[in-house]
Amino acid sequence: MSQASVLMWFRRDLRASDNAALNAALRSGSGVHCVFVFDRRTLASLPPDDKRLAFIHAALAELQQTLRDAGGELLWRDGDPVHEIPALARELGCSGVYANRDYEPYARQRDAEVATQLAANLGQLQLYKDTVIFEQEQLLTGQGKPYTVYTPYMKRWRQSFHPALATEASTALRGALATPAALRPLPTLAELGFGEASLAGLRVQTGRSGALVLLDDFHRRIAHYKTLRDFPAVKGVSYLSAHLRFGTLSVREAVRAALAEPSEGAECWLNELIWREFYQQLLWHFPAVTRESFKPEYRELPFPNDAALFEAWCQGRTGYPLVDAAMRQLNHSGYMHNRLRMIAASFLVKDLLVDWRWGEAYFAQKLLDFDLAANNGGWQWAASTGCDAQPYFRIFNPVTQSEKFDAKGQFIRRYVPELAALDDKAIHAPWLAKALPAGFVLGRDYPAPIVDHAAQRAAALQLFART
DNA sequence: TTTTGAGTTGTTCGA
DNA sequence: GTCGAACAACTCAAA
Repeated sequence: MSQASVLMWFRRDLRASDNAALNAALRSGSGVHCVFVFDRRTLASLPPDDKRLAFIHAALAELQQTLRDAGGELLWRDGDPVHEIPALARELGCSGVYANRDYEPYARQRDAEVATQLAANLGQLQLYKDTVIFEQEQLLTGQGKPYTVYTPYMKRWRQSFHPALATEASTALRGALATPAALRPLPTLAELGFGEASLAGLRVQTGRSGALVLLDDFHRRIAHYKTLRDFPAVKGVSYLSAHLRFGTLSVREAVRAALAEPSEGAECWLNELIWREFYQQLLWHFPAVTRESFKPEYRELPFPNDAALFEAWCQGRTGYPLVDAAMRQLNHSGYMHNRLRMIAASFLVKDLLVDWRWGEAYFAQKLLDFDLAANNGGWQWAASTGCDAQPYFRIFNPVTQSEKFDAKGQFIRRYVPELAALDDKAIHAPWLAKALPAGFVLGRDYPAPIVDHAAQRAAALQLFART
């Protein structure tokens, strides 16, 4: 075997197949070392029971096994990648470092620092497009500017797409991986300072194998995606978000699934994948959205920011059953159905008059599938501060939404069991019910609504009008 | 340069 | 209960 080697640095692409950077590394003709860095700068901000680290850990365990089966190894480091990656590259005598591009501000800064460190020594940091179909300046308007409206972006995306862009990127691992000096097991979660039991409550299957199981399952349901996706009590969505986030599923596989068998559902799901890329490119071109409203006129909105109301929202104790069910689902499982994310977000901003960034931060802390671009885009959309603000159109009525999307209260009953005995009508708004079950006292067994929707709606309109 | 058509996901009100 | 119109005005993107 040749002495020359390169380093493949895994980040949010935790799979050994259909991986652009890995593919390029394998084709370089040098032995490929693989590494993952537990980034202390990121881990420091996570609670000890963080579900994402458990998800990552499970994915890494599978990845390590896959690489070992092919005669290689997944190396790991625990520290600051800006130090660890150049040090490891030097130690292994690598002539280059391969990784897939990450469009978040922190990642851009980190990669720029790593690139500088490497340049001073040996090799180069080579970044590849892997997490999206189109990146950076690939899709611009006729004026050469980034798109800020979804529909024209989506049309352009579809016009520019061709199947080669979603073709699998794969070269055989066997024989191309560098032979490891030794096999070193991954650190346990406990050794990393995290709780071992943090996967409890996590219902989504983990790792590359979990991604494939979910994808296979969704294949059979995708035709019904459009009609079922809005009902949280129904199995209508893909449940692939966390896998797309951590790269246990590639976006190309997702797009291929959307195009495999044309249907209204598949078409609709492709639009969601395009939304994902829309927000990715928005973050790339406008990184300031992480700190402030996209729309300048909404940067100084005087939100009252009542801490007690915010706390009630976090705990799922607002007295609005579907909002509370949604928040309890999030707190319990690290997941929230897409329809509920809109309802919960609209409620926090338009009913409780709390700054959308508080909600964004809370979701960022709790969501297993948390993605900065998508979360920020979703919150700014719900708050009407984003790139297609329509405040007059976008104040959800939490009761109407509940009656529409959880008509029989199945979802509410699952997550707010104290309301289980209420009938299908009363369960959406217990305070309006003519008669409640015997022994049930509103305000004791379940909170009375903490705000009046009609009044808060008017207040929100005023708040947004005063700009 | 000017014009034109359009803009994820809703709600409310009145007939 | 159902249905259509109003909700405001503006900016974006393309012709």
